[in-house]
Amino acid sequence: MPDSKASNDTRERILDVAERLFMQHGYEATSMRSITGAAEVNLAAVNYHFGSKEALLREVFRRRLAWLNQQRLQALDRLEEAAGGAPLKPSQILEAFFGTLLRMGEEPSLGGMTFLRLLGRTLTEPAEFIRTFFAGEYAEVIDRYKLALFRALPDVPQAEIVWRLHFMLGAMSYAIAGTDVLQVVTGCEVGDLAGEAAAEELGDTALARRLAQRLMPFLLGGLRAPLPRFEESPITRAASAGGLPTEV
Amino acid sequence: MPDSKASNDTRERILDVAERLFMQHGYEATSMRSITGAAEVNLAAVNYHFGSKEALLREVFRRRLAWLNQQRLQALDRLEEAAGGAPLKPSQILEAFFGTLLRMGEEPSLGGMTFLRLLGRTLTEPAEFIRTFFAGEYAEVIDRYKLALFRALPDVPQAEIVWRLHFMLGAMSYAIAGTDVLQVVTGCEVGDLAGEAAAEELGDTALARRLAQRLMPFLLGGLRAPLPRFEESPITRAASAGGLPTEV
DNA sequence: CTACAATCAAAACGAACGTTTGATCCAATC
DNA sequence: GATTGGATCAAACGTTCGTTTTGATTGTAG
Repeated sequence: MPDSKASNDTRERILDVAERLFMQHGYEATSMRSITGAAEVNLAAVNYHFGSKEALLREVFRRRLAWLNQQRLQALDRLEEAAGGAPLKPSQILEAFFGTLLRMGEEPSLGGMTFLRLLGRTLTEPAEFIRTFFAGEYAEVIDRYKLALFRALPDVPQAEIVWRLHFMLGAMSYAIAGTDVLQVVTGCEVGDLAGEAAAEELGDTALARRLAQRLMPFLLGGLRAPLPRFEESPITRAASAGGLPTEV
Repeated sequence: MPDSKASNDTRERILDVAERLFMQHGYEATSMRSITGAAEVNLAAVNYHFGSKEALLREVFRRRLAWLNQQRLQALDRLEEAAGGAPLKPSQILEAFFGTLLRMGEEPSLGGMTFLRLLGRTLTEPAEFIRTFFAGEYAEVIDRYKLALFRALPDVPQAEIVWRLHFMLGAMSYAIAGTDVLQVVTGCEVGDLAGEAAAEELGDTALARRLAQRLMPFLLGGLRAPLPRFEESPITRAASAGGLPTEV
């Protein structure tokens, strides 16, 4: 098959450009013409190689998420094997899940911060086809990590763990998506607070490393926070209002 | 002036419908025709009353954010007056900032969960006019609360506080935006875990209350988490690597 | 040489988009 | 009762969208 090289070049160039433009402007606001124009390929090339604009977006994510979620599953496998049946530590689980992702931000060949920002912004897109796609891509990973957290925190109600997993996903997504919005919302560049050397426009890989360094303690602190008091239960609930063990 | 009633009816009906549709489908994917159609007004009414689609979105947010951020500032004023010059507790600050917002979700006349979801989803939209608009609307509030946190946590580097404020905003935004996506990502309804009575489709006000109950402890835990170890500082940093005080 | 997948330029498609126009309505003003 | 001016209306404006088609050209594998 003459599928050797030119084809892959066009395909990957389209994917790279689409990844960047979808991140910069969002899915709806990015036109096929702007993609093919920036990629210097024919307008018909997208429909030829991918079939449609929706399928293009799916493929942009699939090529990254397939690798990412496989790494996440392998990381969890290794941890559980090393633990030999004992529950993992929450910090290990978070490191495997979020660390694997954040390390992609340091590696341009894996999409770098461009893909991370795209992912963070797209996770909140309301389009139906996007959400069903993510549901399928994430189902196995989320399930495995959810169960690992259940075992790691046996005294925490499982519903609470699911809520906090959701909070952690949000903190990470938003933090990543907003790394170039932060100064807009907060009115100042992060770097120039507290006397940090700020003038340097942080490189993407440096930014990813700094983000991971800051994010992981925050997530761990939130995950291990004391349980909320159940002030008003619609139905008198079973007594599970004990505090969360602080040692982890 | 014959500005009596029909005009305000049309204006507010447009705003209400736009709020809901922008939330459900996003800004770009919501057409003027779908808005005016659902609001049962003429297609030209939006441009007549607001000038453009962009101005409509801004007005949708302005009528809610003006009230919200005024409440936030007043809440902070009251706290600081009661403290009489002493630093506030972080839990008070978070309650004033996030509690004020989350209470909007319980009050349909203030937009309810519809507005909260819209807000959470729109905060990550890349469109320039949206980001500059939010920057202006939030500037004063963010600045005031940032300073309050600086005073409340004098031993924490200010840059770290800004990062964590960003993380908290993200956890909240995403948690709100995703309250109808949660079962997609996690593969299960939150309610039916841990033996909670789940069958009932949670009403929006009940959902808002439950969300606040779960979110606040998580945010506090994250905010007060131990400081990260500075593994690799580009410039050898002043010694501020001490643990965060646990009592708040 | 032949065959076939990949790429191209160009044009067109129908549909949907945000916006504008000019007429019409109607209550308030003089 | 005529006039004014804001509110509403039907209709059309010009543009852009995603997609498809046509026909020619390339480079490589059999």
